[in-house]
Parts: sequence; structure tokens; C-alpha cells
Amino acid sequence: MLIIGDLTGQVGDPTGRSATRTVLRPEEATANSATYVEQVLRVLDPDRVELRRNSEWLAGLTLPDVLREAAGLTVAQLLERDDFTRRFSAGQPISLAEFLYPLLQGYDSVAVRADVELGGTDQTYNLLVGRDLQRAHGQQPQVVLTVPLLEGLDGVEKMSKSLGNYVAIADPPEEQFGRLMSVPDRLTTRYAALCTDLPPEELAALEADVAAGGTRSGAAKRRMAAAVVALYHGPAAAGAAEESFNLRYRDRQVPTDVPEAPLPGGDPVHLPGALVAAGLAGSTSEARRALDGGAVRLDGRVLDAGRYDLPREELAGRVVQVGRRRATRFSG
RNA sequence: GGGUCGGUGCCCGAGUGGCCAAAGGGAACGGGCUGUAAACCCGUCGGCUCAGCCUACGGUGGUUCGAAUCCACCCCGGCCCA
Repeated sequence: MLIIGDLTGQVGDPTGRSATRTVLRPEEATANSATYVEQVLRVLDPDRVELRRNSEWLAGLTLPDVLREAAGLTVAQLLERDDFTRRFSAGQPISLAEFLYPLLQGYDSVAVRADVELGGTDQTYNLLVGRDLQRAHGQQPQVVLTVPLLEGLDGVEKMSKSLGNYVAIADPPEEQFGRLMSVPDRLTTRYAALCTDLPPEELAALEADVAAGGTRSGAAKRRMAAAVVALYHGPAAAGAAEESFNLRYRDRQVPTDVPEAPLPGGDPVHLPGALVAAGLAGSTSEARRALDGGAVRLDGRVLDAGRYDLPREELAGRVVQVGRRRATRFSG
């Protein structure tokens, strides 16, 4: 069974947070949960998973219900948690909603009469609250099973979408491969251990290669990245992803397999505007700066600073790149 | 409810009437070097029809030739008291 925390998602898990989380609107929480489901079902067999939303049971709780459950939890216990302690002593606000979070999550276990609950090590506290509540309800307390947390691409924070340091399960192979290659060296082995099915001998070899440094370390990271990609897209796609990665980033070739974007109308084409329209820049100001900073290439050739209006025929059908990662082809 | 301190750009944080799109640091982005690693160096880091203009320092209103800076009220947070 997979529980989607659609109701608890509105509160936001305070775990590991150093700032108050704002309460999401129900629509936002629903939108988030849809993407979870989409990703999870790439890993779990849809025919064998029972999906439940915790609003099913949490939304129907009455105030007396909540009070009864809350009576068993003490403020001292909650404050013992590292994240709360830190915020409390730093003089930062902690909302009551956040304080209630472990209780709500714990109640999930009661509602589904859980035997075993699985979570990251950061969830230990929340999972244990589930045991307490089950006991209070005369149920056999669940077994708690935790798995190590994966650090994100920055190598510091835990991997999370809101921090932007993640590789998405639904990302295309090239994207996954590229992101994995940007991980700090010291995490190569960890990623391989936690995110691939590589056998122990191979993991040991990887570790030795990383320790050796230089290109051996780089090669080890490639094997790790390929193994991860293969898990979600198959070995063939993983190989192709590595190949296109090599061409694009190692050999610095102009990428050919890029999305197309329509060229805006008019004859001298205002390039900053076109870059924004193509999604290669967030604003025309940003596009101008990129242009002036030598970050914009047309078919591999760096464009001159200060030239913002270019004749149509210079752009049509060409590949524009902003930095090495963003690229598109102007159609027509 | 009372007292007190505070709310500045993604984050931290300087700025107490003009020299402020706002020091400094971090993050991020681009360039160099490289193994799209790390370290290091350089540049950028509100928006626009971009040598100018617009919007911005919790909100609203006011004082002033001129306000992030002064005044009033309001909103939000920390701490102490209740």
C-alpha cells in the first residue's frame, strides 16, 4: 500500500526544515501528489499497489478526535527533535500546524492498521509516533523500517524537488545521465550503492577507482550514471545517453537532437525576446546579459556582445545554445 | 493584552534623508581550467522597447525639492510579562 499524503502535504513536513512551511492550498497539494504517483508507478507494479490518500481518514476527524490523539504527545518530546530544537533556540517560528504533523502522519498507521512502515531515516520520529498511536488504539505497533537518505546533486542537502538538486525518475535518459555526472566525486559510490543494482564486487571496484582520482574517477562516475539510467530506461537507452553526452559535453559538438522553437515574426529578429520565447532565458534582461557574457552560441559560434537584433536568415533553422546545457533549434 | 526588539533583493546581512537597483557573504548562472568532479580565476546576478526608463527595502497614508532611511496607523514574527 502506498499512502499519498495529500492532506499532510498541505501542512508540509517540518522535518529537516529550518523555516516555517507555508500551508498549501488543497489544489496545490493535489497537483503535487499527481506527480508522485506518476513517478512511483514507474518503480512499483501498478497492479500490485493499493493507492490511498490520507485525506480519506484525516479529513473526517473531528476536533474531539484530534484532541484525544494529541493528548498522548508531549511538547518536550516534540522539542527533542533536532529540527525543532534548532529553530526554537534560534528564535525562529514553529507553527502549531507543523507541531501537529507527526501526529497526523502517525495516525495514518492507525487508519490502515499498518504492520510495517517504510521511510527514510529522517522519518524515524514520525514513524515511531505511529507506533504510539497504534498502541493507544489497541493495535499491534507496526515495524518501522528506515532506509538511508540520498544526498542531492549539490552533495549537501537531501535530494528534494523543492531544492532543485534532484534527478527525476521521469526525466529522459540524457537528462538523467547529465545530472548524475554533475554529482560530487565523493558521492559516486553512495549513489551506486543506493540507486543501482550493481553487485558488491562492482561497487568495490568503483570505490577503488574514485579513490584513484583523475580520469579513473570520472570513468567510475560514468558507470554509476549508466547503471542508474539503465534501471529506468534500459541498457540501450543508457548507452545512447552516454554517447550523446560525450559528443555534446566532452567533444563540445553542437547538439542535433534538440527541441524546436518557432522563430518570432519580424525581420530583424529581436534575439533576447526570441530566447525568452524559446524558454532559453527567463527574461530579456537575462538574455541580454548572457549574450554580452559570451554565453550564447549559434551553430557553435559565440555571438558578439551587443548585437540584439539579427536578420532572420541568420537564425532560421539554426541551433542556439545558451550555456552548454540549454539549446534549441529555431524552426522556419 | 502589556513591554521590547525586529521585518531589506533566492538566503544571510549592511545601510538611519540625496553619492541606493541598495555594501559584503552564500547560493545560482555564464566563461576559463577540467573528468559537465573538486579547488582556483574572471564575469553576471529586479524588469523593460536597455547609454534611458519603470518597479522595489512588510502594507497604507503622510512630512520633504528628495524617503529603505523621518511620522502615523495597520499586518507579521522573536523575546519577557500576563
